[in-house]
Amino acid sequence: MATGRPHRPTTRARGIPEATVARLPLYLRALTALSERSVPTVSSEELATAAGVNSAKLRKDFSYLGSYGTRGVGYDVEYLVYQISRELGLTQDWPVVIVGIGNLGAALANYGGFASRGFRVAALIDADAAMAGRPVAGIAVQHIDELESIIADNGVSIGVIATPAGAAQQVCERLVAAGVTSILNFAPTVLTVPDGVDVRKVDLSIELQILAFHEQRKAGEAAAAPDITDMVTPVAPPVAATRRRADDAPVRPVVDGAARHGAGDAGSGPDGSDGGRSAAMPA
Amino acid sequence: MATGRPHRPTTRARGIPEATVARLPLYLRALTALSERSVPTVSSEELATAAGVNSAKLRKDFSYLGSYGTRGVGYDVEYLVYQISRELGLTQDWPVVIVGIGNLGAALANYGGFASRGFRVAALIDADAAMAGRPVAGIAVQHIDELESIIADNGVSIGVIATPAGAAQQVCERLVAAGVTSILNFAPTVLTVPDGVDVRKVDLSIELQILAFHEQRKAGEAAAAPDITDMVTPVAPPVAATRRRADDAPVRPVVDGAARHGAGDAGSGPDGSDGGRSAAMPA
DNA sequence: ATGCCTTTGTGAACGCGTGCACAAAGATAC
DNA sequence: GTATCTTTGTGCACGCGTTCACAAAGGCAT
Repeated sequence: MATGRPHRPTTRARGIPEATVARLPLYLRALTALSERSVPTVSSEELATAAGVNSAKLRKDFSYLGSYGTRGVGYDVEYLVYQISRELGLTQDWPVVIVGIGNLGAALANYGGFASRGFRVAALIDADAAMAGRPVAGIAVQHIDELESIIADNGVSIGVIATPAGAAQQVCERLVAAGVTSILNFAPTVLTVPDGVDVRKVDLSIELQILAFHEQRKAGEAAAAPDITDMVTPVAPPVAATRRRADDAPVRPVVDGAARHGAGDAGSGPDGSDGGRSAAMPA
Repeated sequence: MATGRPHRPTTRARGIPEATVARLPLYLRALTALSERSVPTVSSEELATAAGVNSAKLRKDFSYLGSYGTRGVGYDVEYLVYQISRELGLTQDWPVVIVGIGNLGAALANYGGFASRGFRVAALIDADAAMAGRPVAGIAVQHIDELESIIADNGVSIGVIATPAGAAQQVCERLVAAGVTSILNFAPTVLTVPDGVDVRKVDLSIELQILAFHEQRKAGEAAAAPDITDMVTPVAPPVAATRRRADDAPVRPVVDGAARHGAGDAGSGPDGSDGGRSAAMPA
C-alpha cells in the first residue's frame, strides 16, 4: 500500500515492519510534545493514547527497535525521541526539492512541518519561465532546466512532485535520472519508477472519495431498509442533492444481443455528458 | 490504518473490504482516462497496469461489486465507470467545507480534483476575521462563527480541516456537533471523534519521514558493511550532511542512580536546542 | 453446432498485522 | 533481603489482504 511501485516484497527493512515504520512518526510527534512539557517518562498506555493507537501495538512496535523501556516504569521520553529520530534517519539533514510551484507547491514550501524535522527545502522548481526568480516562502523559484544541476549540487535524494498530472511522470523520470531515489507524489497519477526508488503518494481526491463511500453507506443504512441486496443505491441522502449526474443507468456491457444486468434502473440513457467529464487535474 | 479512530472492527461495509474501497478511486481514474479516449473495453490485465496494481487483485476487487465483466472479452469501460462511481457515491453531490484558509487551505480550494468528482466546495471558513469576505478560488471566505449555520444550510456532511494543529480538535468538535460525519484532516494531530464519524488523515510530514527511513536504509546498505547490528547509523549518506543533530549518544534511560531527566536536557547531548525544537505547526 | 481460445471469477494457501494475555523484569516498600 | 506491585516485552492465535492457479464462461471461427 505504501509505494506506488508494483513489484516488491514490501517490508524486508532490517526486520522493522512497514506498518511500524509508518507509525514511528506518530510516536515521535507525541513524544516531542511530552518532551516540551518536560515529562520525563511515559508508560506505553499513556503514549499509546496520545498517539491514538493500541498500547500492545505500541509496545510491539518499540520492541522492533530494541528494549528501550524500563519495566515497572515506562519509557524515557528524551531517550525514545532520540532513538526514533535516529531510526527514521532524522538525525541527519535531508535536502528536498519541490517541483511544481502552483498553489499546492507553494503551500508545501510554506509548510512548517518540513523544516521542523530535518527536512530542508533545497530548491523550488517550476517549468514556467515566468516563475523563475520569483520568491516563494523566501526561496527563489528556479527553472526546471536547472533540475539536474540543483540535485547534483545539493545532494538531493528526496523529491516532491506537485505538478499537474500530465507532467508528473516526465518530471519523475528526470528526478530519478538525476539521482533522486525517494519521491513524494501529489499529482494524481500512477508513477512508474525503476527498482530501488521509493514512491509515496498523497492523493487528496482519493481520500475524499473514500470518505464519500463511507458517508453514502452511513446514509443508506440510516435512511431506508434496502429491499434487494442488488439495490445498493443509498436512497437519496439527507443532503440537498443538486448535481446528480446523468441520472440514468448503466450502459449495457453486453457484447452480444440481450442486455443483461441492466439491473440498475431505467434503460440506459445516452450519457454523452459522461464522456466530457474532465480529468481535471489539480494545482 | 484508514480512520484515525481507535476502536472499530474495520471493514463491515456490506462486504466490500476497506482495502478494496481505497483502490476503487484508482480504478475509476484509469477508467475515466480510457473513457475519454473512447476505449470500449479493457481486460483486467490492461486496467491493472494502468492503475498500478496486480491483475488478480483487480479482479477480486471487482468481484466484490458484482460480475461486471465478460469472460473472454474484459470489462465495458463506460459501464464500469458508472458502477464504481455509484458504489463510491459519486453520482450524487457532496458539499464540503474547508476550515482553515491558510496556504494549504487555499491550495485545496483551488484544487481541481475536487470539483471533478462530485465534490463541491460549499464554503471556506477561517477563524481570522481579517480573512472574512476575501475571495479565495472565487469563493468568499466566511468567519468561523458561521460554521454551524453554513453546515446546516448546505447539508454538509464532509469537512476538511486545514487549520494549525492547535485548533484542529476544537474545529473538529464543532464540525461534528454541527452534523459533519466525515472529516479529512490535514492538521498534524490525532483527532478524537465519537463513534460513527470517519476520519482520514493526510500528513505531509509523516510521509516524508517514512521516505527518509527508507532512504537511510538504502544509503546504509549501499555504503558500508555494518559491523555491529546496533550500528544502525547509515555511515554518512552520500549527500552533504549539514545539520547532524547532537552527534553523541543516547542518554541512559536508567531510572535509578543519577537524578537524570530533570533534564531541561542539560545532562544529555549538548543540544540545548533540541528542547527548543518547535512543534512547528503547519499552515 | 462444435471446438478453440481468451479472460473472468474465485477457491485455497500464504503472510502480515493486530490484539490478547501472561510471564519476566525491575522498582519500591518494608 | 524479601515481598509486592507496576509495566514491559512477547508468544500465540486470529483475521484480513494478497497472490496463485484453475475451472467456468463466453466469444469467435469454422
